[in-house]
Amino acid sequence: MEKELPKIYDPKAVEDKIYKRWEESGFFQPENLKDTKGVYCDVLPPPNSNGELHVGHASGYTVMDIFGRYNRMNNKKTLLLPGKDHAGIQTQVVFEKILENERGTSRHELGREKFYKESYDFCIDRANYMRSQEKKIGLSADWSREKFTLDPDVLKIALETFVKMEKDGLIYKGKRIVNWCPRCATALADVELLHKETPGKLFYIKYPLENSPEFVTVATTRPETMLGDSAVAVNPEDERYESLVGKNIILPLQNRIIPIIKDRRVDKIFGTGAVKITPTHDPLDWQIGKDHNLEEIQVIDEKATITDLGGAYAGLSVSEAREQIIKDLEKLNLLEKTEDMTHSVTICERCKTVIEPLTSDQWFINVDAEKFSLKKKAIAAIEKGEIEIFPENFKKILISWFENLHDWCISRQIWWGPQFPVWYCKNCGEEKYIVSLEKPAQCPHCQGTELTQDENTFDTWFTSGQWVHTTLKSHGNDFDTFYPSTMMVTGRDLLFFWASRMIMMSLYATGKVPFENLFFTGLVRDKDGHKFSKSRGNGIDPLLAINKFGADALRMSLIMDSAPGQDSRLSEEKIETFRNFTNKLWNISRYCLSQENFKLEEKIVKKDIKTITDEWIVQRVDETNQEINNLFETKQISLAADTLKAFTWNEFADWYVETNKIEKNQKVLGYVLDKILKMWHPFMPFVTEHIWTLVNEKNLLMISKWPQHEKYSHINSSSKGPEKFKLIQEIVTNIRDASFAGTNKPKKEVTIDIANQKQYENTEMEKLLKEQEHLIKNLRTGVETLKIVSTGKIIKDAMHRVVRDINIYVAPATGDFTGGTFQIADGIVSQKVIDIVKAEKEIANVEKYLAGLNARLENKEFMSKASKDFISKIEKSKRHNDAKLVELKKHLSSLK
RNA sequence: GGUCGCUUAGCUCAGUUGGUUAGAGCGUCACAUUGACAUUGUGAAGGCCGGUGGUUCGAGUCCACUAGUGACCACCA
Repeated sequence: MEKELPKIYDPKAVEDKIYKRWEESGFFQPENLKDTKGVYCDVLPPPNSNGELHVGHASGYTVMDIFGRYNRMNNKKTLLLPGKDHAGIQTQVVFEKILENERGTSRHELGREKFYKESYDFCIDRANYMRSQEKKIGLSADWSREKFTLDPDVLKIALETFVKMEKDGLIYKGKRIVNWCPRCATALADVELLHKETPGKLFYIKYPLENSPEFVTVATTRPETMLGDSAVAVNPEDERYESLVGKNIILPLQNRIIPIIKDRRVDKIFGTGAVKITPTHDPLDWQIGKDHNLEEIQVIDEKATITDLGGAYAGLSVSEAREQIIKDLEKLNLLEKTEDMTHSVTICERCKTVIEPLTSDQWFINVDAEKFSLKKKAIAAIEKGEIEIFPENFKKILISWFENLHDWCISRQIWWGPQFPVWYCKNCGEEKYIVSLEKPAQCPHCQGTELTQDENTFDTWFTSGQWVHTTLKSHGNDFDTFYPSTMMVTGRDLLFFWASRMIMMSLYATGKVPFENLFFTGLVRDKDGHKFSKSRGNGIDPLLAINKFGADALRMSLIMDSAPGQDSRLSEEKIETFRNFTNKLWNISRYCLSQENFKLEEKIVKKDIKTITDEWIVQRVDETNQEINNLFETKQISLAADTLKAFTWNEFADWYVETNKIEKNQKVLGYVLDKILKMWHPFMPFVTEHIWTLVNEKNLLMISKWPQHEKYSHINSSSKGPEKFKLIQEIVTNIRDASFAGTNKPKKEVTIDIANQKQYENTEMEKLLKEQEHLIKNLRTGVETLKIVSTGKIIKDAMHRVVRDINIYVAPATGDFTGGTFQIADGIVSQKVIDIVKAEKEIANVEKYLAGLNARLENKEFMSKASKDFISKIEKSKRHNDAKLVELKKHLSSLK
């Protein structure tokens, strides 16, 4: 292999080509994989198809792709199923803004049908762009199976679930208090709201008693709702109001007679202890109203203006009405006082408009129905461990969320999304609705033919909550092959929105959990821990990052130093360090490829292993292989990458490649590189595939077999090669450390005294050191002459190190080092002094450590209770450190 | 008010059945560079693992309490 390879790896030049090769190979499609054993399926979370990918998506996709590629290489029939979500309200908000800003029009001007069609085209357009971004990240998904939540086949299956639920009595329609967004003109689920602490005022209003000059004072932050009051409530245990309960009040401004009632839910401490009850415009009041049979008077409409029932205030906006009412109350001398307070205002998660609670006709799912309790089934499945959750503690959070789950409002009044498969007959009215996927030819009750469809659209999570089975069911027999899927990776911010609903909905629709593993990623934050946001302008565009540093570097920076469910930080500097690592791997490979007759070797045999260095690296690569496999099985990919990086850089590159320059062995080099490339492939698919291609043009690394560790079968266990190499490593490190580290000049004269070593027979040790002399000299130690002696005598004017009972003396071999004193940097420093300080420090360390060991060995309880293995370790360590201490002390006194 | 995190080197973070002297990256300091790699190499400095108490022969790791910090849920008339 004599190719001239560039010194610097250029991701831009190769990534697109590699992706194209993967795609054209057909191996993203599971049916093209040969000799598979077992199945791996990850139905990817569909991003909202109304924008572009951000680093959060990139982070999720990286995790999904790592697991996907690992399993594909492990012979699993692997499917990563991509898709896009129509994202009801969010897309409608985004697209309405575009209409307004770019075309100066609105959805009302377009009309429902046209708006729907244009929204659809917009989503498809965005989806196409986003798909190209997903490919840039290296996602090995089967694009031939890509789905959209509004694809007719996918949607049909989702709507069938609604039909089934209706039949099973899980669906009901009713007038309920809902969270109404006046801007979006739709009801919202609790989970679609945000609460914002806002400064406001608390108004104390005097309500006159009927036939009495007295007043009851109520406190409210929303005086405009008083127009719809049906009662004043007090706590039954509130002595102040005991005598008033049962009496009536003349509601000011409206002059309506309303009762004073008692209810336990009233807080005695807050305000005056008396609270006005407006059942149509407050969730708690609605509950109280139901229980006390109070009148429901809707005074605020769906545009947040006062209705005709609001009397004189009809037509005013909520804020105008508030202002006017306060003025009027002041005139009537009914405003007792006003207090400043901070209270939490509920706003729309998507458009940040203040929510008006109001009663409205909506469709609900009973989450605790008799025939099938969605929440109980979900809790049972989780408790039985049918889904393994990472991190584990999210299990508790999820269960307690299910326990407190209220009925789910699934109808939205927006235009963008699937309409309810519900039909009304003109004659029979809305009471007798008909549930049917197709428009019925005639009304089953009266045979009338004038049928209209319910105008409501589904909550986005109703369809996306069924994503796993609707996508699989709409492609051949994928459902039978892949369901339940193996893995779901999603952001921890979607725990309640999506993960929870998938579990409920899939259990209902299929009787099984949707996935066996549920893996949460944290939020990706910026360098300072802030969320990425457009307004902050702190975003890292994944495409720009890929362009600058390469997809592999971005992938690595997104998964390293992170734990499931835990937020992580991303910065350009972090991506840069992994770009550097990518380049390191490239250069390691470049060195290998420059060797004569270099080939990647999947297997080696005993005779290929020639030196103790070979034995060591072969053992270490197998150990690393085993560790990585274990970490993958326990989903600890960050640790796996970390372990692999340490091995690749600190052992393979820094030691084996260095020794390989001194004693060539292409076989072992090829063997280790083969394993490393395979193990790195899930993390850094592009650079590994590119290197692979340079050596092996026929097969793709992507579908090569994942290495299984060899249990060191090719190492002769009696030779102790790995252990011996580690000793040489220590000797080399200590010689480097003993003076001018890493320099070749000045030259050193090194004496290794083995008189006191107890590790091997002296002859064996001497043989080892003589055999490895070339390494000790050439591994950047600057050793000119190496003497191996067995005298036990201190050598003066030399720097001394003790390595496992072996004494090493490093002395100058040239005139530059006269008298053990020489120049460092710009000051005159005595190397002897440095050495003394160092020796003293080391002695102190060893003594301290020995004290700890002795304390244990003298402790009867320790000796009787600790494991034998551990005790013998301690004993061994004591012997070693005792000897070391003796040597160090001897040497220190000779220095002085 | 409830739940769940987090607190380990200057910074960002790993550390999964408790086990010898706690790790990485970045940053800092010193030195090196015809070398696969200046996107590099060799070294160094830097920690009472938030605090207190407990369990244990042994605690960064388990338990209790506590402080700081963050997220989520609920309530907020």
